[in-house]
Amino acid sequence: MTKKDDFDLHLFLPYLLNQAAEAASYGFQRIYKDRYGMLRTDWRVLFHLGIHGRMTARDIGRMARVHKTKISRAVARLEARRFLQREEDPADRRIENLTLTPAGQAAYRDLHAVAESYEADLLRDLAPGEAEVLRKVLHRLAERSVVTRG
Amino acid sequence: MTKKDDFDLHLFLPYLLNQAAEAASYGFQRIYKDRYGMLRTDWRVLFHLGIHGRMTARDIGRMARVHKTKISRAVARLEARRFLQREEDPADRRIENLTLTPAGQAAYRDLHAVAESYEADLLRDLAPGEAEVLRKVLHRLAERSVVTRG
DNA sequence: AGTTAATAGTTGATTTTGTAACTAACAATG
DNA sequence: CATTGTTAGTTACAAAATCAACTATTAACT
Repeated sequence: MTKKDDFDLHLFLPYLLNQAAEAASYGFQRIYKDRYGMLRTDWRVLFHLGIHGRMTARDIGRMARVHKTKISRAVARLEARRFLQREEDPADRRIENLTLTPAGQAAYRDLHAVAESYEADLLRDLAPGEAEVLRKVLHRLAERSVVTRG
Repeated sequence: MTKKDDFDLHLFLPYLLNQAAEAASYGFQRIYKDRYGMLRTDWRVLFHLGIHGRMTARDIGRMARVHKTKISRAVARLEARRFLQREEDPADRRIENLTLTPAGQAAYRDLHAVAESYEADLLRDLAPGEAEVLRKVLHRLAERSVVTRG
């Protein structure tokens, strides 16, 4: 295992970002998975509805940058667990307006609280200025490559 | 779609990290996928071997923090494409020493060059100090939660 | 109006991942 | 030196992600 090349993979941004993202998601994932049997897209949909109150699948997909089939299946799972309900839009019958049921709202409130304290815990290791820079830069990266993506 | 709750999902670190990681990986992914038909674990294994020269699956898995079944499958794919070869370890027959074939080395050199310029492109938007802080903080986050993970 | 294009969302087939069980080889202990 | 435990790696099956094709509905154009 002698070093043949001095490229440091652990400094390569896509790799490093992925390691950090995975590590940072892990603890939160365990909670929404163990406590509610949710998948990643599920909690994201739940949060979007919890935050915004009433949305269509299409809008959630655009906001969260998630493909519509993933949204469709997440919505189906959340509906099966009685966490959300669909209402046909009277003006456009292709559209379904989604809202959380009381059970869904309760799950959202619970996970929202978890998210807040989980994040506080993550930030504990960071100097105050670092968190700002981190968020700003991550946001720029996330936005940036969207253009490239189309 | 009225706002009911002022929690900002896009500032929530696991979410934001994931968006940034996905966006930052996308362009590079397209290249190793389109050009070599590789999957994420494939290029990582390729890079580990390209950098370190000779490793076992076990060591790659530990270094890259990837489960052994994923490594096993990536190695099988890379072997099928004649990018790497296995040698049984004379001292311990459970172990297979992996090395890149000339074709594998060529692919590594190509993707390595792509990675360098791709990263330079990613960093173009960042102020010089920001890149340092970013790497440092990401590294800390990546390390940190490993402890939590066990 | 009638045809064509576009949009919202679902479904099905294929690929990839995750989990657990497995084989083969080595190590440690009595 | 036999049994028990560990480790490296593979395989099988289930869960999930991806991609393309599909239905239903609305919008646009002639």
